Amino acid sequence: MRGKMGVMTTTLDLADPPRTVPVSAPGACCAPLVREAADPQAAIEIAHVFKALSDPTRVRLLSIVAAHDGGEACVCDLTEPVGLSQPTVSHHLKLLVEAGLLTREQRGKWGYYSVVPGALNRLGALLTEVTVTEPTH
Amino acid sequence: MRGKMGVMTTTLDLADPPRTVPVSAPGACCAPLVREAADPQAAIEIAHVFKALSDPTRVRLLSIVAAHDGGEACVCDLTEPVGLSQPTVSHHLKLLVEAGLLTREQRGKWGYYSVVPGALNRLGALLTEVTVTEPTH
DNA sequence: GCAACATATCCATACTCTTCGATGCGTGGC
DNA sequence: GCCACGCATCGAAGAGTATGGATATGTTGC
Repeated sequence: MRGKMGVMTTTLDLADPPRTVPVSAPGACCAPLVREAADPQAAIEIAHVFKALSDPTRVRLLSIVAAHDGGEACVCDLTEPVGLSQPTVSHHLKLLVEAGLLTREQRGKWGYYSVVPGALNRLGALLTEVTVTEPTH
Repeated sequence: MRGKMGVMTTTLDLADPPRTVPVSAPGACCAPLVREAADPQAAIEIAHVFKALSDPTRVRLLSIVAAHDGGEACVCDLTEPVGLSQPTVSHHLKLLVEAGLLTREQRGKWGYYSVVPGALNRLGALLTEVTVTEPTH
């Protein structure tokens, strides 16, 4: 009964390559919020991404990863700055990955997290009325 | 006994005129997340605003208000589109106001909600790496 | 003042989220 | 093969959140 929140990954299409199948059509997500009233489905997808940023710990984790040397960091780099246990940090990172904001790459013993290119810019464009030009990418 | 409004309103300084005193210094909020690791206090303030957008209902409410005629709407305009009871809608609107995303103005019998000018742009600028130029206000 | 109306607040219920200890899984070194 | 290490997952406790019915507050008109 409790759907157990299966593998509901990125619903909002923030990532360039959708590694997992989105639950809904990715086209229904991109008009700025102030332009027209978001339909229920789009609102669910948008809220899902914002929910990933609704916790101070995850904001810090995302920020630390983004500002980290090379734009990536492993869990071992993150537990100490946020002062939480390793399982908790892993849990938060998983939510950020599911929201399409981070990616995980395994290299040897360590798993490295990095910010999905363009994801934050796209999310920011949802909030702003102007079109944001992406810098590097 | 009803002086409830004085509780933790806008912690992130999104509004131009701070109607209520922010809990913390407003200067600690504005470096893009990808530039440098957000300090714990800033992360709390940022997460507080994103939490207001972490519910599909609130995303829709904000969007409906922003896209509504004149950029404002009363509760009576909002209960039907989201399909929730009036107390629930009022509750969500209160959260959006406390997050500094909406303002409330009483005119006659009705209370009108409107989007705080620049709030969304400022929030979006937190996510993007470029400086967002605000359109003509 | 009183009735009608729009909205906010209070309260209870059900649900979701955060957190950590315990444990499982994969990798690398011996 | 076996152990050490990094990390993900599981399970459970406590805290937080969404929702709506009942009710209080404030406004308008009589």
